Parts: sequence; structure tokens; C-alpha cells
Amino acid sequence: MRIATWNVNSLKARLPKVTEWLERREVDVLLMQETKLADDAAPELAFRIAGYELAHHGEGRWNGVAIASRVGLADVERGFAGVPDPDGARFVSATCGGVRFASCYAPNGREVGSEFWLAKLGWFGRLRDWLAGRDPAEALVLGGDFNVAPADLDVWDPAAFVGATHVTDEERAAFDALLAWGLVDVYRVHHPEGGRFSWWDYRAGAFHKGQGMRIDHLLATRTVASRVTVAEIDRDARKNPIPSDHAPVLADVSPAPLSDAP
DNA sequence: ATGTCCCAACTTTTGGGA
Repeated sequence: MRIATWNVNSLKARLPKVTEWLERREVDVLLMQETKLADDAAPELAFRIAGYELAHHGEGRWNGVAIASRVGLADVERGFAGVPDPDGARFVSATCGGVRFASCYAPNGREVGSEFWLAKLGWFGRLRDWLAGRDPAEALVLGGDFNVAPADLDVWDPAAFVGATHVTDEERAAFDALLAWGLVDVYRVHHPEGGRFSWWDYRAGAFHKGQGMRIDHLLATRTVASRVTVAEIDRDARKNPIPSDHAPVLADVSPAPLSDAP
């Protein structure tokens, strides 16, 4: 099973690029963020034609998350079940091909110490609470734009990020708490080297200068992570024409042993 | 280089967000 996460920065603007990419890369499950669509505007038909079911959770202008799957899509849960989300539509989960998936879009935080930054930490707390209601032994994948660079080797120049969001101890602690629960940063396991990024600012030629951050992640419980054979970032998808400012992160998951089958 | 892209709206230009 090939899985991926991609902050598409408007699914309306990116739709042809996304469906073409899904088919070209033969992706089974794609977790999307920043669709910037309301649910009734979600392009379900275009995904159907491409062979995918679509679960969407969005309010319109901002945020919005979705899951596209060609290996089944069941038990869709929008938001953290039963918990109000004051930060907009940033979480949706569903079961695809025997694995529970969640598409996650953490708040940006804007400025360290601002109300928005505190709200970002609050969102991570609610995500942690959601995890607490689940079993770390289950087959679970959280993918998305977490707006956190987990380590200094995940930013192009640590000195340029002093005092900035995405790299503070508090944000990294919130991210590490997910790992402490039992999730594995799948890309990191397969790429211990630094300088691999998933986001580059549109401005100032940042992409071509290599000035990026690794803030998009595939986090999997050990039962899934142990079956990941390869993980990559598709930098080509960040190139013209009309790119998102994020590149997709992909992983291949080999089938579970028959002894694990129900 | 306060540099781009995307959205909505009191829409053809501006403001908000990333």
C-alpha cells in the first residue's frame, strides 16, 4: 500500500495537479491539508473518476482536510469526535485498507507567544487526547502538515529560525509527545540525514535556494512503521507549473503478515 | 527585496493568512 500526505494549498486550484499526481505515482491513500473548501464544494466526482473515494472536512476559505482512498474508505470521523474545535477544520480520520488514517493540519502559530501560538499548542493537546482514546498497537497513520520541524536538521539554517515558530522547544515537545505515545516518524527512520524538506516559501526563490523546512510528516504506529519499505519526499511536485508550496511525503507499506489477519 | 500564492468580497483592488 502506497500512502502519502500533501498540503495542497487549495484543492480547487490544485485539483488537476493532484489527480494527475495520484494516478502517476499510483498512490493508494492520500491525506490532504489546506483544501480551502466547504464540504459541499469538495470535488468528489473528479476523485471518483480517478478511482478514489473522498472524505472531506472543511469550512470554506481556510483550513480544510481530506482523505482520498482507492482501497476503501469507511467510518469517517470529522474533527476530534465530540470535541469542539475552535481552530477550524484540521482533522479527519477514516479506515482505508485495514488501516486507520488521520489527515492533520496543525495551526501555524504565527508568532511565538501569541494567542495563535498558544492555540497551536492547545490543538496538539487535543490531538494527544484523541490518541489517548486509541490503542498504540492498532494500525494507525497520522499524516499531515504539523507545522513543526522536529529537529535542527529539518530546517535549512537553524540560525535563521532563532525566535521563530515551528522550531521552539514547546512546539517540538508537543510533536515529541505524539512519538512518545507510540508513533514513528517514518521519513526520519529512512532518512537520518538532514537537509530534506517538504515546504519552501513561495517568496524569494526559496525553493531553488534550498531554503526549506521539513514540517509535513507521516507518523505511524509500530505495527505499520515496521512494514514501511521506503519513504520519500516528491520534490518534483514542488516544481512548476502551479505548485503548492509543499511537496508530498510518501511511503510504501508492505502487507501485514497473514498471521495478523482477523 | 515587505520578494508569492490563494481566497473572498461592499469584486477589477484590497486585506488576511500562510
